[in-house]
Amino acid sequence: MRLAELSERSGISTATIKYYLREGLLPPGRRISTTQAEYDDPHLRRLRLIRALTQVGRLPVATVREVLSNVDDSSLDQHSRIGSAVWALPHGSQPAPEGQDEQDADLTAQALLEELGWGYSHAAGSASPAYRMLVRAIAALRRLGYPAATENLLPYARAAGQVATTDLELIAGYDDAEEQIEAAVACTVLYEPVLLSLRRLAEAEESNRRFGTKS
Amino acid sequence: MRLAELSERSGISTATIKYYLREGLLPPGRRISTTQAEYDDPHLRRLRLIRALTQVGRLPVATVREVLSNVDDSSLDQHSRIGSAVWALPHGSQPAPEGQDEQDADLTAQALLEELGWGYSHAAGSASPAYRMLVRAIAALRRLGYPAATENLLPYARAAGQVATTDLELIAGYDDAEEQIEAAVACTVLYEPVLLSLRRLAEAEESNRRFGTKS
DNA sequence: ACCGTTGGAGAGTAGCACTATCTATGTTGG
DNA sequence: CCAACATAGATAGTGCTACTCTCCAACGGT
Repeated sequence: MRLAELSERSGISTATIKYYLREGLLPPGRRISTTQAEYDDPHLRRLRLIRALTQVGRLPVATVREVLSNVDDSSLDQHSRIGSAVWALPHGSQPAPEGQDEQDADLTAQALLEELGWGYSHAAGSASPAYRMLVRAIAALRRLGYPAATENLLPYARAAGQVATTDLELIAGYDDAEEQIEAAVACTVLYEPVLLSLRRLAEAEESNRRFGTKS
Repeated sequence: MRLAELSERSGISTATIKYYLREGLLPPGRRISTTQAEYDDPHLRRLRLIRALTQVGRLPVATVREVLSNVDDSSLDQHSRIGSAVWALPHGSQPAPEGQDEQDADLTAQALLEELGWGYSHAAGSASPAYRMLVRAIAALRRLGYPAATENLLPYARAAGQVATTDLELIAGYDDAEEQIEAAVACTVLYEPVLLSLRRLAEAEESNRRFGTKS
Protein backbone atom coordinates (compact mmCIF):
# COMPACT_ATOMS: atom_id res chain seq x y z
CA MET A 1 0.00 0.00 0.00
CA ARG A 2 1.10 3.58 -0.48
CA LEU A 3 1.15 6.55 1.86
CA ALA A 4 -2.44 7.62 1.28
CA GLU A 5 -3.77 4.16 2.02
CA LEU A 6 -1.56 3.76 5.07
CA SER A 7 -2.93 7.05 6.30
CA GLU A 8 -6.52 6.04 5.68
CA ARG A 9 -6.18 2.63 7.29
CA SER A 10 -4.44 3.97 10.38
CA GLY A 11 -6.50 7.09 10.73
CA ILE A 12 -3.36 9.20 10.92
CA SER A 13 -2.80 12.12 8.55
CA THR A 14 -0.14 11.78 5.85
CA ALA A 15 1.60 14.82 7.32
CA THR A 16 1.98 13.07 10.66
CA ILE A 17 3.18 9.84 9.04
CA LYS A 18 5.80 11.82 7.14
CA TYR A 19 6.81 13.37 10.44
CA TYR A 20 7.24 9.93 12.00
CA LEU A 21 9.29 8.82 9.00
CA ARG A 22 11.51 11.88 9.33
CA GLU A 23 11.94 11.28 13.03
CA GLY A 24 12.86 7.68 12.42
CA LEU A 25 9.94 6.19 14.37
CA LEU A 26 8.63 4.45 11.28
CA PRO A 27 11.08 2.68 8.95
CA PRO A 28 10.94 3.96 5.35
CA GLY A 29 8.87 1.98 2.87
CA ARG A 30 10.27 -0.11 0.06
CA ARG A 31 11.22 2.40 -2.61
CA ILE A 32 9.54 1.81 -5.96
CA SER A 33 10.83 4.94 -7.64
CA THR A 34 12.11 8.38 -6.71
CA THR A 35 8.71 9.47 -5.60
CA GLN A 36 6.96 6.28 -4.65
CA ALA A 37 7.25 3.87 -1.79
CA GLU A 38 5.37 0.76 -0.79
CA TYR A 39 4.26 0.13 2.81
CA ASP A 40 2.90 -3.09 4.25
CA ASP A 41 1.19 -4.53 7.30
CA PRO A 42 4.18 -4.30 9.63
CA HIS A 43 4.22 -0.57 8.91
CA LEU A 44 0.58 -0.32 9.86
CA ARG A 45 1.21 -2.28 13.02
CA ARG A 46 4.20 -0.16 13.93
CA LEU A 47 2.15 2.95 13.40
CA ARG A 48 -0.47 1.70 15.82
CA LEU A 49 2.24 0.91 18.35
CA ILE A 50 3.64 4.42 18.00
CA ARG A 51 0.21 5.90 18.62
CA ALA A 52 -0.33 3.65 21.61
CA LEU A 53 2.98 4.71 23.13
CA THR A 54 2.54 8.43 22.46
CA GLN A 55 -1.16 8.86 23.14
CA VAL A 56 -2.01 6.26 25.75
CA GLY A 57 1.45 5.92 27.26
CA ARG A 58 2.18 9.66 26.87
CA LEU A 59 5.77 8.96 25.91
CA PRO A 60 7.64 11.77 24.15
CA VAL A 61 8.54 11.07 20.54
CA ALA A 62 12.26 10.94 21.32
CA THR A 63 11.63 8.19 23.88
CA VAL A 64 9.52 6.22 21.45
CA ARG A 65 12.35 6.35 18.93
CA GLU A 66 14.78 4.99 21.48
CA VAL A 67 12.44 2.22 22.57
CA LEU A 68 11.73 1.17 19.00
CA SER A 69 15.39 1.14 18.08
CA ASN A 70 15.89 -1.38 20.87
CA VAL A 71 12.91 -3.39 19.72
CA ASP A 72 14.50 -3.64 16.29
CA ASP A 73 18.04 -4.27 17.48
CA SER A 74 18.67 -7.90 16.66
CA SER A 75 22.26 -7.88 17.90
CA LEU A 76 21.15 -8.69 21.45
CA ASP A 77 19.83 -11.82 23.08
CA GLN A 78 16.16 -11.97 23.92
CA HIS A 79 16.41 -11.04 27.57
CA SER A 80 18.63 -8.03 26.91
CA ARG A 81 16.42 -6.91 24.09
CA ILE A 82 13.32 -6.96 26.24
CA GLY A 83 15.28 -5.41 29.05
CA SER A 84 16.75 -2.55 27.07
CA ALA A 85 13.51 -1.80 25.27
CA VAL A 86 11.62 -1.55 28.54
CA TRP A 87 14.62 0.20 30.09
CA ALA A 88 14.08 3.15 27.83
CA LEU A 89 10.51 3.60 29.03
CA PRO A 90 10.64 6.08 31.88
CA HIS A 91 7.53 7.82 33.02
CA GLY A 92 9.12 11.11 33.91
CA SER A 93 12.58 11.90 32.71
CA GLN A 94 13.31 15.30 34.15
CA PRO A 95 16.81 15.55 35.55
CA ALA A 96 16.68 14.93 39.28
CA PRO A 97 17.80 17.67 41.69
CA GLU A 98 19.77 15.11 43.76
CA GLY A 99 19.51 16.71 47.17
CA GLN A 100 19.70 15.24 50.64
CA ASP A 101 16.13 14.00 50.33
CA GLU A 102 17.08 11.99 47.27
CA GLN A 103 19.97 10.34 49.08
CA ASP A 104 17.76 9.29 51.98
CA ALA A 105 15.16 8.01 49.56
CA ASP A 106 17.87 6.04 47.77
CA LEU A 107 18.74 4.21 50.98
CA THR A 108 15.09 3.36 51.58
CA ALA A 109 14.70 2.07 48.04
CA GLN A 110 17.81 -0.08 48.37
CA ALA A 111 16.56 -1.52 51.63
CA LEU A 112 13.20 -2.27 50.05
CA LEU A 113 14.70 -4.15 47.11
CA GLU A 114 16.94 -6.05 49.47
CA GLU A 115 14.01 -7.06 51.62
CA LEU A 116 12.10 -8.19 48.55
CA GLY A 117 15.03 -10.20 47.37
CA TRP A 118 14.99 -8.42 44.04
CA GLY A 119 18.72 -8.84 43.63
CA TYR A 120 18.74 -8.45 39.87
CA SER A 121 17.07 -5.07 39.92
CA HIS A 122 19.21 -4.10 42.80
CA ALA A 123 22.47 -4.92 41.09
CA ALA A 124 21.70 -3.82 37.54
CA GLY A 125 19.21 -1.18 38.36
CA SER A 126 20.77 1.46 40.56
CA ALA A 127 20.88 3.69 37.54
CA SER A 128 17.77 2.42 35.80
CA PRO A 129 15.04 4.91 34.98
CA ALA A 130 12.55 2.88 36.97
CA TYR A 131 14.78 2.96 40.02
CA ARG A 132 15.33 6.69 39.79
CA MET A 133 11.61 7.21 39.36
CA LEU A 134 11.07 5.29 42.58
CA VAL A 135 13.65 7.35 44.44
CA ARG A 136 12.19 10.63 43.24
CA ALA A 137 8.68 9.61 44.27
CA ILE A 138 9.84 8.54 47.73
CA ALA A 139 11.68 11.83 48.15
CA ALA A 140 8.60 13.82 47.11
CA LEU A 141 6.42 11.90 49.58
CA ARG A 142 8.89 12.60 52.36
CA ARG A 143 9.12 16.29 51.53
CA LEU A 144 5.36 16.53 52.01
CA GLY A 145 5.65 14.73 55.31
CA TYR A 146 4.08 11.45 54.26
CA PRO A 147 5.50 8.14 55.41
CA ALA A 148 7.52 6.26 52.82
CA ALA A 149 9.51 3.71 54.78
CA THR A 150 10.05 0.19 53.49
CA GLU A 151 7.10 -1.07 55.54
CA ASN A 152 4.80 1.48 53.88
CA LEU A 153 6.07 0.56 50.46
CA LEU A 154 5.86 -3.20 50.84
CA PRO A 155 2.14 -3.49 50.04
CA TYR A 156 2.77 -1.63 46.79
CA ALA A 157 5.73 -3.83 45.98
CA ARG A 158 3.68 -6.95 46.59
CA ALA A 159 0.96 -5.72 44.28
CA ALA A 160 3.59 -4.77 41.70
CA GLY A 161 5.09 -8.24 41.93
CA GLN A 162 1.75 -9.90 41.25
CA VAL A 163 1.11 -7.65 38.29
CA ALA A 164 4.58 -8.32 36.89
CA THR A 165 4.00 -12.05 37.06
CA THR A 166 0.78 -11.65 35.11
CA ASP A 167 2.60 -9.46 32.59
CA LEU A 168 5.38 -11.94 32.01
CA GLU A 169 2.91 -14.76 31.60
CA LEU A 170 1.27 -12.86 28.78
CA ILE A 171 4.62 -12.00 27.21
CA ALA A 172 5.94 -15.53 27.48
CA GLY A 173 2.79 -16.75 25.76
CA TYR A 174 4.13 -15.49 22.44
CA ASP A 175 6.43 -17.79 20.54
CA ASP A 176 8.03 -15.41 18.12
CA ALA A 177 10.88 -13.33 19.53
CA GLU A 178 9.76 -10.17 17.74
CA GLU A 179 6.25 -10.58 19.04
CA GLN A 180 7.52 -11.09 22.56
CA ILE A 181 9.44 -7.85 22.53
CA GLU A 182 6.61 -5.85 21.11
CA ALA A 183 4.31 -7.44 23.66
CA ALA A 184 6.69 -6.53 26.46
CA VAL A 185 6.74 -2.89 25.40
CA ALA A 186 3.07 -2.62 24.57
CA CYS A 187 1.84 -4.39 27.69
CA THR A 188 4.16 -2.54 30.02
CA VAL A 189 2.90 0.76 28.71
CA LEU A 190 -0.71 -0.02 27.95
CA TYR A 191 -1.52 -1.81 31.18
CA GLU A 192 -0.27 1.19 33.12
CA PRO A 193 -3.41 3.26 32.62
CA VAL A 194 -5.44 0.11 33.26
CA LEU A 195 -3.75 -0.34 36.59
CA LEU A 196 -3.95 3.32 37.56
CA SER A 197 -7.56 3.77 36.59
CA LEU A 198 -8.60 0.59 38.39
CA ARG A 199 -6.80 1.89 41.46
CA ARG A 200 -8.77 5.13 41.26
CA LEU A 201 -12.02 3.24 40.91
CA ALA A 202 -11.09 0.96 43.78
CA GLU A 203 -10.23 4.00 45.88
CA ALA A 204 -13.63 5.52 45.16
CA GLU A 205 -15.26 2.23 46.10
CA GLU A 206 -13.28 1.94 49.31
CA SER A 207 -13.80 5.59 50.21
CA ASN A 208 -17.52 5.14 49.74
CA ARG A 209 -17.46 2.09 51.98
CA ARG A 210 -15.66 3.99 54.73
CA PHE A 211 -16.99 7.52 54.54
CA GLY A 212 -20.03 7.24 52.30
CA THR A 213 -23.49 8.12 53.41
CA LYS A 214 -25.69 5.10 53.97
CA SER A 215 -28.07 5.95 51.12
CA MET B 1 7.63 35.50 55.58
CA ARG B 2 7.78 37.46 52.35
CA LEU B 3 8.11 36.39 48.74
CA ALA B 4 11.91 36.17 48.72
CA GLU B 5 12.00 33.94 51.77
CA LEU B 6 9.18 31.75 50.48
CA SER B 7 11.19 31.37 47.30
CA GLU B 8 14.38 30.50 49.14
CA ARG B 9 12.74 28.01 51.49
CA SER B 10 10.87 26.23 48.70
CA GLY B 11 13.66 26.37 46.16
CA ILE B 12 11.28 27.85 43.57
CA SER B 13 12.08 31.12 41.81
CA THR B 14 10.05 34.20 42.69
CA ALA B 15 9.00 34.44 39.05
CA THR B 16 7.45 31.00 39.18
CA ILE B 17 5.73 31.69 42.50
CA LYS B 18 4.26 34.84 41.03
CA TYR B 19 3.08 32.75 38.10
CA TYR B 20 1.34 30.31 40.45
CA LEU B 21 -0.26 33.22 42.28
CA ARG B 22 -1.50 34.65 39.01
CA GLU B 23 -2.86 31.28 37.95
CA GLY B 24 -4.66 30.86 41.24
CA LEU B 25 -2.74 27.76 42.34
CA LEU B 26 -1.40 29.52 45.40
CA PRO B 27 -3.72 31.74 47.46
CA PRO B 28 -2.46 35.33 47.81
CA GLY B 29 -0.61 36.25 50.98
CA ARG B 30 -1.96 38.47 53.72
CA ARG B 31 -1.56 41.99 52.39
CA ILE B 32 0.52 44.27 54.61
CA SER B 33 0.59 47.19 52.25
CA THR B 34 0.25 47.95 48.55
CA THR B 35 3.55 46.31 47.80
CA GLN B 36 4.02 43.85 50.60
CA ALA B 37 2.41 40.55 51.48
CA GLU B 38 3.04 38.04 54.21
CA TYR B 39 3.17 34.30 53.54
CA ASP B 40 3.20 31.51 56.09
CA ASP B 41 3.75 27.78 56.48
CA PRO B 42 0.52 26.69 54.75
CA HIS B 43 1.74 28.60 51.70
CA LEU B 44 5.03 26.74 51.78
CA ARG B 45 3.23 23.45 52.13
CA ARG B 46 0.87 24.25 49.31
CA LEU B 47 3.81 25.16 47.13
CA ARG B 48 5.41 21.79 47.78
CA LEU B 49 2.14 20.09 46.94
CA ILE B 50 1.91 22.01 43.66
CA ARG B 51 5.44 20.92 42.73
CA ALA B 52 4.70 17.34 43.66
CA LEU B 53 1.59 17.32 41.48
CA THR B 54 3.22 19.04 38.50
CA GLN B 55 6.67 17.48 38.55
CA VAL B 56 6.18 14.02 40.00
CA GLY B 57 2.53 13.58 39.05
CA ARG B 58 3.00 15.43 35.71
CA LEU B 59 -0.36 17.12 36.02
CA PRO B 60 -0.94 20.20 33.87
CA VAL B 61 -1.25 23.47 35.75
CA ALA B 62 -4.93 23.82 34.84
CA THR B 63 -5.65 20.43 36.38
CA VAL B 64 -3.76 21.29 39.53
CA ARG B 65 -5.85 24.44 39.88
CA GLU B 66 -9.03 22.43 39.61
CA VAL B 67 -7.87 19.82 42.10
CA LEU B 68 -6.79 22.43 44.62
CA SER B 69 -10.03 24.35 44.32
CA ASN B 70 -11.81 21.17 45.34
CA VAL B 71 -9.38 20.60 48.17
CA ASP B 72 -10.25 24.06 49.49
CA ASP B 73 -13.98 23.87 48.88
CA SER B 74 -15.50 23.56 52.33
CA SER B 75 -19.10 23.54 51.10
CA LEU B 76 -19.02 19.77 50.59
CA ASP B 77 -19.04 16.86 52.98
CA GLN B 78 -15.84 14.94 53.50
CA HIS B 79 -16.54 12.07 51.14
CA SER B 80 -17.59 14.35 48.29
CA ARG B 81 -14.61 16.58 48.85
CA ILE B 82 -12.18 13.71 48.61
CA GLY B 83 -14.13 12.34 45.70
CA SER B 84 -14.26 15.52 43.68
CA ALA B 85 -10.63 16.37 44.37
CA VAL B 86 -9.47 12.97 43.19
CA TRP B 87 -12.08 13.07 40.43
CA ALA B 88 -10.23 15.94 38.81
CA LEU B 89 -7.01 13.94 38.62
CA PRO B 90 -6.99 12.25 35.23
CA HIS B 91 -3.80 10.91 33.81
CA GLY B 92 -4.48 11.68 30.19
CA SER B 93 -7.31 13.99 29.30
CA GLN B 94 -7.23 14.07 25.51
CA PRO B 95 -10.70 13.89 24.03
CA ALA B 96 -11.44 10.29 23.09
CA PRO B 97 -12.20 9.39 19.47
CA GLU B 98 -15.21 7.26 20.57
CA GLY B 99 -15.19 4.69 17.81
CA GLN B 100 -16.43 1.13 17.68
CA ASP B 101 -13.38 -0.03 19.63
CA GLU B 102 -14.30 2.28 22.49
CA GLN B 103 -17.85 0.95 22.66
CA ASP B 104 -16.63 -2.64 22.86
CA ALA B 105 -14.13 -1.66 25.51
CA ASP B 106 -16.89 0.06 27.44
CA LEU B 107 -18.86 -3.19 27.61
CA THR B 108 -15.80 -5.06 28.86
CA ALA B 109 -15.14 -2.45 31.50
CA GLN B 110 -18.74 -2.55 32.69
CA ALA B 111 -18.64 -6.33 32.92
CA LEU B 112 -15.40 -6.14 34.88
CA LEU B 113 -16.80 -3.70 37.43
CA GLU B 114 -19.91 -5.80 37.75
CA GLU B 115 -17.89 -8.93 38.37
CA LEU B 116 -15.85 -7.11 40.99
CA GLY B 117 -18.95 -5.86 42.70
CA TRP B 118 -17.73 -2.28 42.44
CA GLY B 119 -21.24 -0.98 42.26
CA TYR B 120 -20.42 2.51 43.41
CA SER B 121 -17.87 3.13 40.69
CA HIS B 122 -20.18 1.50 38.23
CA ALA B 123 -23.12 3.70 39.02
CA ALA B 124 -21.42 7.01 39.62
CA GLY B 125 -18.48 6.45 37.42
CA SER B 126 -19.60 5.81 33.87
CA ALA B 127 -18.42 9.30 33.05
CA SER B 128 -15.56 9.53 35.52
CA PRO B 129 -12.10 10.31 34.16
CA ALA B 130 -10.75 7.09 35.66
CA TYR B 131 -13.41 5.05 33.94
CA ARG B 132 -12.80 6.68 30.58
CA MET B 133 -9.09 6.17 31.02
CA LEU B 134 -9.75 2.48 31.54
CA VAL B 135 -11.93 2.27 28.45
CA ARG B 136 -9.34 4.00 26.30
CA ALA B 137 -6.57 1.73 27.49
CA ILE B 138 -8.63 -1.40 26.82
CA ALA B 139 -9.46 -0.11 23.35
CA ALA B 140 -5.78 0.57 22.62
CA LEU B 141 -4.79 -2.92 23.75
CA ARG B 142 -7.44 -4.44 21.51
CA ARG B 143 -6.38 -2.39 18.51
CA LEU B 144 -2.90 -3.83 18.84
CA GLY B 145 -4.36 -7.30 19.07
CA TYR B 146 -3.65 -7.93 22.73
CA PRO B 147 -6.19 -9.67 24.93
CA ALA B 148 -8.12 -7.42 27.26
CA ALA B 149 -11.12 -9.45 28.35
CA THR B 150 -12.40 -9.32 31.91
CA GLU B 151 -10.42 -12.42 32.81
CA ASN B 152 -7.20 -10.76 31.64
CA LEU B 153 -7.99 -7.64 33.60
CA LEU B 154 -8.98 -9.32 36.83
CA PRO B 155 -5.43 -9.75 38.18
CA TYR B 156 -4.82 -6.04 37.67
CA ALA B 157 -8.08 -5.21 39.38
CA ARG B 158 -7.22 -7.39 42.33
CA ALA B 159 -3.84 -5.71 42.71
CA ALA B 160 -5.52 -2.31 42.38
CA GLY B 161 -7.99 -3.25 45.09
CA GLN B 162 -5.21 -4.18 47.49
CA VAL B 163 -3.38 -0.95 46.81
CA ALA B 164 -6.53 1.09 47.28
CA THR B 165 -7.13 -0.50 50.67
CA THR B 166 -3.62 0.45 51.72
CA ASP B 167 -4.17 3.98 50.41
CA LEU B 168 -7.39 4.47 52.31
CA GLU B 169 -5.84 3.18 55.49
CA LEU B 170 -3.17 5.84 55.24
CA ILE B 171 -5.73 8.53 54.45
CA ALA B 172 -8.07 7.48 57.25
CA GLY B 173 -5.14 7.69 59.64
CA TYR B 174 -5.36 11.48 59.58
CA ASP B 175 -7.80 13.09 61.98
CA ASP B 176 -8.08 16.52 60.49
CA ALA B 177 -10.42 16.81 57.52
CA GLU B 178 -8.07 19.13 55.62
CA GLU B 179 -5.18 16.79 56.17
CA GLN B 180 -7.24 13.85 54.94
CA ILE B 181 -8.07 15.56 51.69
CA GLU B 182 -4.54 16.64 51.01
CA ALA B 183 -3.36 13.14 51.85
CA ALA B 184 -5.89 11.67 49.45
CA VAL B 185 -4.66 13.85 46.61
CA ALA B 186 -0.97 13.57 47.42
CA CYS B 187 -0.98 9.84 47.98
CA THR B 188 -3.09 9.06 44.95
CA VAL B 189 -0.68 10.97 42.77
CA LEU B 190 2.64 10.29 44.45
CA TYR B 191 2.20 6.58 44.96
CA GLU B 192 1.52 6.23 41.24
CA PRO B 193 5.18 6.44 40.22
CA VAL B 194 6.02 4.20 43.16
CA LEU B 195 3.66 1.56 41.91
CA LEU B 196 4.71 1.89 38.29
CA SER B 197 8.43 1.84 38.97
CA LEU B 198 8.12 -1.15 41.29
CA ARG B 199 6.21 -2.92 38.56
CA ARG B 200 9.05 -2.24 36.12
CA LEU B 201 11.60 -3.51 38.58
CA ALA B 202 9.48 -6.57 39.29
CA GLU B 203 9.17 -7.18 35.56
CA ALA B 204 12.93 -7.03 35.17
CA GLU B 205 13.28 -9.45 38.04
CA GLU B 206 10.72 -11.85 36.64
CA SER B 207 12.11 -11.57 33.12
CA ASN B 208 15.55 -12.40 34.44
CA ARG B 209 14.13 -15.41 36.26
CA ARG B 210 12.48 -16.69 33.11
CA PHE B 211 14.81 -15.75 30.28
CA GLY B 212 17.98 -14.76 32.07
CA THR B 213 21.28 -16.48 31.51
CA LYS B 214 22.19 -18.75 34.39
CA SER B 215 25.17 -16.66 35.47
C1' DA C 1 16.74 60.35 52.04
C1' DC C 2 17.95 56.42 49.63
C1' DC C 3 18.17 52.16 47.44
C1' DG C 4 16.90 47.53 47.20
C1' DT C 5 12.46 44.83 47.37
C1' DT C 6 7.68 43.98 46.41
C1' DG C 7 3.29 43.11 43.89
C1' DG C 8 1.22 43.43 39.63
C1' DA C 9 0.88 43.00 34.76
C1' DG C 10 2.17 42.05 30.07
C1' DA C 11 5.29 40.37 26.79
C1' DG C 12 8.68 37.01 25.59
C1' DT C 13 10.78 32.24 25.36
C1' DA C 14 11.70 27.25 24.87
C1' DG C 15 10.26 22.83 23.79
C1' DC C 16 7.18 19.70 21.80
C1' DA C 17 4.10 17.55 18.46
C1' DC C 18 2.53 18.24 14.81
C1' DT C 19 0.85 20.86 10.24
C1' DA C 20 1.21 23.54 6.04
C1' DT C 21 3.52 24.80 2.01
C1' DC C 22 6.56 24.18 -1.72
C1' DT C 23 9.09 21.74 -5.41
C1' DA C 24 10.62 18.35 -8.50
C1' DT C 25 9.45 14.47 -9.88
C1' DG C 26 6.10 10.18 -11.02
C1' DT C 27 2.02 7.79 -12.23
C1' DT C 28 -2.32 7.13 -14.41
C1' DG C 29 -6.81 7.61 -16.74
C1' DG C 30 -8.75 9.18 -21.03
C1' DC D 1 0.44 11.42 -25.22
C1' DC D 2 -0.89 14.57 -21.91
C1' DA D 3 -3.21 16.68 -18.20
C1' DA D 4 -4.44 15.95 -13.48
C1' DC D 5 -3.20 14.26 -9.42
C1' DA D 6 -0.03 11.80 -5.90
C1' DT D 7 4.47 11.40 -3.77
C1' DA D 8 9.00 12.15 -1.26
C1' DG D 9 11.67 15.40 0.79
C1' DA D 10 12.66 19.67 2.91
C1' DT D 11 11.61 23.98 5.40
C1' DA D 12 8.94 26.93 7.86
C1' DG D 13 5.01 27.80 10.70
C1' DT D 14 1.35 26.80 14.47
C1' DG D 15 -0.75 26.07 18.97
C1' DC D 16 -0.06 24.92 23.43
C1' DT D 17 2.14 24.86 27.96
C1' DA D 18 5.01 26.24 31.63
C1' DC D 19 7.46 29.15 32.77
C1' DT D 20 10.76 33.61 32.62
C1' DC D 21 11.84 38.51 31.76
C1' DT D 22 11.14 43.25 31.98
C1' DC D 23 8.91 47.28 33.72
C1' DC D 24 6.78 50.07 36.94
C1' DA D 25 5.30 52.71 40.89
C1' DA D 26 5.03 52.18 45.65
C1' DC D 27 7.09 50.74 50.00
C1' DG D 28 10.18 50.32 54.03
C1' DG D 29 14.22 49.33 56.61
C1' DT D 30 18.66 52.00 57.82
